[in-house]
Order: sequence, then structure tokens, then C-alpha cells
Amino acid sequence: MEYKEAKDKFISTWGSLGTLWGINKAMAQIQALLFISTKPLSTEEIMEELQISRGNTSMNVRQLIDWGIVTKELVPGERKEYFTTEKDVQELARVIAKERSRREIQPVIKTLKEVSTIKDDGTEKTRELIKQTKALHDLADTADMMLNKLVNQNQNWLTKSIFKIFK
Amino acid sequence: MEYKEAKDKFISTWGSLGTLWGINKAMAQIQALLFISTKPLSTEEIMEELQISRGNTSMNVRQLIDWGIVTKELVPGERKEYFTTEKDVQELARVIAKERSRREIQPVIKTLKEVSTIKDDGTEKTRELIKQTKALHDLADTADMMLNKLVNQNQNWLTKSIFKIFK
DNA sequence: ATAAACTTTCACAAATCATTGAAAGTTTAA
DNA sequence: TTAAACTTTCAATGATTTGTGAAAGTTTAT
Repeated sequence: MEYKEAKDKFISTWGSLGTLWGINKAMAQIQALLFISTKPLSTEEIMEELQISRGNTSMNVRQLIDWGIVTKELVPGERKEYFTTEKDVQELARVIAKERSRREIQPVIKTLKEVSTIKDDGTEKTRELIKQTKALHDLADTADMMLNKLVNQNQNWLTKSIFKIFK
Repeated sequence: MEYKEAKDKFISTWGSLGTLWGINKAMAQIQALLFISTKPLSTEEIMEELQISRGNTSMNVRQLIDWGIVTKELVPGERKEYFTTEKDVQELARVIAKERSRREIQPVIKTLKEVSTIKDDGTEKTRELIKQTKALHDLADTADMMLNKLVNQNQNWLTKSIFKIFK
């Protein structure tokens, strides 16, 4: 497999992974492209490489910046904006974990809490609803704690934890 | 908040969570409905509760069975099929983790491996591609190991692990 | 102040994904 | 075997998401 083929494969695989996880394809592909690029890229270069429109590129680069995984790079003497992504995979994982917790897990925990604390009217179905949503709430809470731990620890936390778990 | 309101809230929240994670809304809602039901439900009852068509119900129940989180229940003397979902959250988490690993993570690991082992032609861009995809491969592998551990251990593994990690 | 260089927005178009419902298929009971 | 009871399939349709490109907006240099 040659460079170009490998690059395209990586970008498209990353793109479909994104789709599967509720992240749009272009956004994931732009990130992938920047991730393997040896230098910051301009909007034009991204458009050209991925064959997408200016508007699409602009929107999705903005979202990536919003997520905190892409940053503007100012090249001296250039008017254009250039973009880079976080290159360290551990840091990347931390940022993504943090965002997913904030956007997805927190709201669900909130709802589960609300639902699991309704008044117990003594009927079987109410009891079941309370019992099951409470169990889910506990699970979600635990999962979220793990993610947050991941987010707040130093970069080697993940690796170190694996040792503890597997010991 | 009364029972009905709480139930509806739970089902719709679970449904949108599903969407966010690439699982279709109806599928997630059916699972939620079964999860808080005190008895097995028939196709008709599911259709009625969620206001969805017979075809839709059939397809998505089938998928849930495929995932291994819903089972047919045969009620003696009845012709209809009734369905139940796994009620234990830990077991549910294990099954879902296992499926997600199989369907999503494994294929990506495979591609990352392929891409990261192309021949190093000495150019900077090839080196960067190899370096970065290798790093991702290692991360994905680690994440997958964690998930598999979760899948293969006894039910208290998760809780116990948290202790080790937080100690 | 003006114009060139560049970025963002947004109405519309295109593509993707979910849902329906009726027809075809299957199972069961008699 | 037949017919009733039930389940599955799938082409058509509806809904939602994503992408486009031209126009509007912004910034910078002069």
C-alpha cells in the first residue's frame, strides 16, 4: 500500500467512524487530515484535499475549534488562517471524553435523576420505573466518574490504570 | 411528576440518546419500554405504546434480539410472541460494550493496523502518517482491551475496578 | 475611506436515514 | 389441507441531516 492509498483509507475510515458516533463525516475527515498533516492547512487546502465546499469546510472547522481539538495557526506575513489539530492522542482522547460527558452523559443523568425520584405511589409499575431508572442512574454516574477521572488526571493515567485493573 | 409523565420522559430521553450513539430511535425506545415494563409485551402493545407501525416494530425488535438484549418470551396457550429485555443494568452494559467493540472498534483497529504498517519510504509525510496512526492504533487497542475486560469479567468487575482506579 | 483578501452565513438542494403499510411468508390448530 | 393468526419484508414516502455556493460580513493594507 502506497502513501496516498493509505492516507485516503485512514481519512475515510475515520470519517465513517465519526458518522457512527454521531459526529458528521466532514468534521471527522477534516480532523483526520490535520492529524496526519506535517504542517498547518488553510481552508483552501482542506477543500481541495477532501473535495468539499468552502461553506462546509468553514462550518466544520469552526465546530472542531468549538470542541477544542483544532486551533487557528497564524502564519507570519500571511492573511489566511491555518489550522492544526491536537497531535497527542492521549490529550485528544481526554478532550473528546470531556466533551462527550458534557454533551451526552450529563443530560441523561439529569433526566434519570428526575424520573427516579418521582413519588412512589405504591403501584407495581411505578416501583419498577423507579427501581430501573435508579439502577441506570447509578451506572451512568459511575461511567461518568470514570470519564471525568480520565479527563482530569495527567496524561499517563490511562496507561497506569490499566495496570491496576489487570493486576 | 406522575407515572405517565415520568415514563414518557424516560422513553423519549433514552430514544434521543440512542440517536446520538448511532442507534435508531425506535430501537432505543422499544428497549426502554421493555426495560420498565413489569411484564413481557407483544408487538401490538409496543405499537400501541410507542405509536409506531407494525413493520417498524418488527424490524427493531429483531435488531434488539440480534444485539442479544431482548428475548422472545413464549406465553403458554398464546400464539403471539412476547418480548422482554435484560433487566440487569450491569449485564446490559456488558452486552452493549461487547457489541460495540465488535461492530465499531475492531474494524477501526484493523484499518489502523493496515495503514500504520505501510512501507516507510523515508519521506516526512509517510513518517507522520505511520507515527500518528500507530499512536491511534495503540490507544484504540487499549480502549478495546478495557471494554473486553468489562465484558469478560464477573458482574462486579466495574465497581471493583473503580476502587482500584480511585485508590 | 476604499478595495482586496479572506471568512461566515444561510436559503436551498442533495443525500441519507427512518417509517409506513400492504403484500408475501410462516406457523399453528383443527 | 386449509384457513386463521400472526410475522416479516420491502418499495414507496416522509423526515432529518448534511452540503453547496453565492451573498453578506469582516479584516487588513494603503
